[in-house]
Amino acid sequence: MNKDATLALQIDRLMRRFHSDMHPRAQNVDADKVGPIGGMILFVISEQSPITAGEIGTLLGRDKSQISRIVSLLIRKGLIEKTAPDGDARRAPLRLSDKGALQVAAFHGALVETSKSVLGPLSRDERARFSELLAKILGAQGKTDS
Amino acid sequence: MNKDATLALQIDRLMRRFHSDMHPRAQNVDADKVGPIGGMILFVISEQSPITAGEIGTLLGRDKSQISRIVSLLIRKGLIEKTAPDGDARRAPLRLSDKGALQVAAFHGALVETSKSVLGPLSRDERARFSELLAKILGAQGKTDS
DNA sequence: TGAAATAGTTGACTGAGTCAACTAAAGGAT
DNA sequence: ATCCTTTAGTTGACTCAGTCAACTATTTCA
Repeated sequence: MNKDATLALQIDRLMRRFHSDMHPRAQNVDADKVGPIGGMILFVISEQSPITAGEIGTLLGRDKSQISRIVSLLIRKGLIEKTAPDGDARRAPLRLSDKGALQVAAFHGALVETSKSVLGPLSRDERARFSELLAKILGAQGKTDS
Repeated sequence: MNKDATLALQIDRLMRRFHSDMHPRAQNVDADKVGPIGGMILFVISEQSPITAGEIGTLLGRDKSQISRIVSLLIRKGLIEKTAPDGDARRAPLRLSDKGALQVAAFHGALVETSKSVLGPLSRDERARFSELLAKILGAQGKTDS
């Protein structure tokens, strides 16, 4: 088969593998039912805070409407809070609450286990190389903080 | 941040990048509205035929119920056909119709363009290396035909 | 000050994915 | 041969992800 097509299927399979390994672990830990994207949003905020919904959307590559709804949920559940606006009243910078920080730690544990499970076949060096290649792919069009 | 967690976000971003690049291309080409998974199923059948719904589910890492429904749709649209059972009447081996083969070719074109676009930042060697690493990760627990 | 751009919210919709219950056929054991 | 178990596939009900368009409020700039 064509190489490019193979690669696309491989990426999809990797994503599915990750997803199905993470799913049961996350459910055990997701006390407030915020879902996978909710978890990722918490994660992003734990790294960079305060951060606006728009910035989160860019980092995660999701539509602002999706982010908006989940952010509302996270606020309702008391996991994050709006902070005082930074001079632009349209923007609503967000930060974790204490409860949110605990939840991030729980998700993080599940994520590390899943990563170890999925990437088990790779050596330490290979994982680093894999991550570098990913960074190079992603860095070209949408840099994260890295 | 923790390395494993970074990797998880990277994989998610890669998937999203692929998805959003592929989305508009696929819509231009998806004459029968079979969707991304429908396209992948056609692809898998184009590689290995005849193949049963169960085998497709394993290859794509999807639930059999999901495959079942989309396979019904693909049959209804005339893109694939059931072939004579191979001695086990529970199994329904599938193959592409002529129309299905044309559709696969169209999807393939879109997929190649998306792959080139997304993986543009990598050199030829790096792409090969990336694909090898993916194969090693996936090969350990669920080999494809590779 | 009025027009365009930006951040975020909301509604409506499609599709992906999960889980459980079900039918029908196959295989294995007594 | 008949029961029991396993396997392939179907169907129903449901939740969440994702897209698109319309809207409000605020800022920016001509």
